[in-house]
Amino acid sequence: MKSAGIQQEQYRYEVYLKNAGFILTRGRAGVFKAAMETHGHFTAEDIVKLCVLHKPKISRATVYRSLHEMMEAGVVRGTAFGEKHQVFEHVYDEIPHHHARCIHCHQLFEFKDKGEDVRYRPILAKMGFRILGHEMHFYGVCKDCQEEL
Amino acid sequence: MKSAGIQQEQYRYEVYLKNAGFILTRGRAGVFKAAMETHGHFTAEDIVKLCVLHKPKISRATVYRSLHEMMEAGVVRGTAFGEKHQVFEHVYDEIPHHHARCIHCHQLFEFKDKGEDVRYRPILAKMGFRILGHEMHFYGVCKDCQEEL
DNA sequence: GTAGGTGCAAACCTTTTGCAGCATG
DNA sequence: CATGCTGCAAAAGGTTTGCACCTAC
Repeated sequence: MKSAGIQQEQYRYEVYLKNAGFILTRGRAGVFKAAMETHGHFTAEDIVKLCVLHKPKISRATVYRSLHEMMEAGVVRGTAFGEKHQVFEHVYDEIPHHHARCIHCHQLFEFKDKGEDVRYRPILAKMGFRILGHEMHFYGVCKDCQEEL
Repeated sequence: MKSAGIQQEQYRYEVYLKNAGFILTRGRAGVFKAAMETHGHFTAEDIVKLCVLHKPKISRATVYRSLHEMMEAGVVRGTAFGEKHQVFEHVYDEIPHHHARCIHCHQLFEFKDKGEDVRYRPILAKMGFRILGHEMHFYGVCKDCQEEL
């Protein structure tokens, strides 16, 4: 499940959808493809914008329904802190990335990390939780806002 | 900014509100108090439920407006991943806590941590970002769901 | 007394759902 | 050919806003 492999095979969404237990349909394939091609974060409406360009178009209802299914299947996940609507990201990033939110200007900064965070693993292992991935959320004040204040 | 201190002084919301640059009003005090007394995560609607009990009641509009202001001031922050509506928590927890979400049953597990995560600090320092706090988001499969699958 | 906070209700935006028709396996 | 996905449009749920009144300083 490495990103390189997925890209080589143009995401092979047929395979991923079937492995996730879905039957392959025009709507799901379109939503899945749009999500995979969107880098970073996206909202449901971002996907709708891409999907209504199809002919015939993929409807808003299908986009929402498919995104739900893809969350169930673990293909995308919700990742927001502060927004009033849901924000997603797909899970096929090669390197885990982390977030830092400025509490003043609300800008979101991302940074990559090649390592693994080991501190918390024993705690979760004791709880019987199988970790598939992780992400850090920092909050603070960004460079520009420090100068401003 | 220790939780114990705040509780001793019954949150002293007058002081906190004024320090944050607000003038003290009945509405803001009520929203602030409700947020501080709510442990863990809360939605805007949770606060509304508490605030309409006041006589005279604090309206839904005031709750939303005050929560916005309190986010600006860094008194509460948004913290969600997956929900369709905004979820908040106040920032006066004694110990930072972290989250683990099961991608199957969507249950949210929390666990506390006394330590500090130092790995990422240099990266953010290089970006000029002043860190006020952090939180980890793990995603994976919880104990019960592993047995089920 | 004045600037600005509040309540109400309507508007707005995002997400969900019922139903009839259509596509997939 | 049957199951179940899709589009449409309406409804539901959550959040924002305009305006007239009221309150804190």
